[in-house]
Amino acid sequence: MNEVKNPAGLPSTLSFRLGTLGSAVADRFAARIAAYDLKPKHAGLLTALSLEQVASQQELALRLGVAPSLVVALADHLERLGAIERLRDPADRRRQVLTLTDRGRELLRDCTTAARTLDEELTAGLTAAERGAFLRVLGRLAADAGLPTGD
Amino acid sequence: MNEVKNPAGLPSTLSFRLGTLGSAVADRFAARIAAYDLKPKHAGLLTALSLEQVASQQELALRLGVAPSLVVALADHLERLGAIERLRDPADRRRQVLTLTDRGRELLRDCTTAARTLDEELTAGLTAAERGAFLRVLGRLAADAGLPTGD
DNA sequence: TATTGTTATACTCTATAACTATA
DNA sequence: TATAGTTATAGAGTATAACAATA
Repeated sequence: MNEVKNPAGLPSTLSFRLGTLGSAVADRFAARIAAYDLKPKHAGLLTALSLEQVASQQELALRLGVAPSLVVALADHLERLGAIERLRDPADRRRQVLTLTDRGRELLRDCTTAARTLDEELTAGLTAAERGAFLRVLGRLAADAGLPTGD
Repeated sequence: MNEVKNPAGLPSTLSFRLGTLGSAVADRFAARIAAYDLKPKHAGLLTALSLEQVASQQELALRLGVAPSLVVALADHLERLGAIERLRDPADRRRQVLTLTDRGRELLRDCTTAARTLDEELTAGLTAAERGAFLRVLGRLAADAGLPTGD
C-alpha cells in the first residue's frame, strides 16, 4: 500500500526550476565574463550606472540590494580596470559620484554580447515564437519582483 | 550628441533575467523553508533521494554537483532532523546508503507546498495559459541543462 | 548629531586536501 | 593500491560594525 505520492514533486514547480536553472545560467555567464576580469556583480553595477547616468555609492547599494561596503570593493575593482570614474560631488563632498567611462561602456557591451551568445545556446531547441514569449514573461516576472528589465 | 546606446542592454537578455530572477526566487524559497530548518541544498538532496530511492553519498555528490564533503554535512543535518537514515551497504561496508524516512517525505512535501505557494505569488499576474507555457519551456531548458525536472 | 564612504572583522558557503576504514 | 566517507583547512563572497570626513 503505497503512500500517495506528490502528484508532482518539487522539480515540477516553477520556483525550483527557476532557482536551479538561474544558478546554472549565472555560473555559465560568470565563466564567460571572467575573461574580462569581471564578475556578475560588476556587470550589475555597470548596468545600473548605464541606466542611471550617475549615482552615489549609497544609491547603488540600495539599487543592487547589497551592503555599501560591497559597493566600495566593486567600485575599487572597476576603477582599477578603468571602467568607471569616481568624482566628488562638489555640492556634498561626502558623496562619490560614479560615472561610466568609454572603457566601461565597452566592457558592458562585451558582457551583453556574452549573454546574447549564451542565450542562443540555451534556446537552441526553441522556436522563435516560444523564445520570444518566454523572454517576455520572464521580463514581466522580473519587473514584478522589482528587478531591472531594460524596458 | 548621444552615443548610440546598446539597442537593448544586458537586462534585456534571457541569461541576465534568468540569473537575477532565479537568485531572487531562490532567496525567497530559502526564507520559507528556513522554518523547517532546511536550506535549498537540503531540499535538493531530499529530492534526489525521492527520485532515486537509494543512493550512496558519492553518487549524490555527483548528482547534485557538489563536493562529497558537502554531502556529509548535508546528510549529517538531515539525519539529525530524522529526515534520512544512513545504512551501511552490507556488500561494501565502505558505502553509506541514504534512504528517506517518513519524516523526510513529510519535510519534502512541506518544501513542495512552500514552492507552490511561491509559484502562485510569482505568477499572479499571468493567465493560466501563459503560466503553463512558461513552466513547460522552463522545464525544457532545465532538462537541456541536465537538471532534474520531475518528468 | 546624522550621513557617506571606508576599513576591519566575522560569518556563510563550499571546495581541496589529508586521513580512516574498508576493499 | 584504490575507493567511500570523514575531518581539517582554506578560500570566496558578503555582511556587520567601527571609523573618518563632511554636513
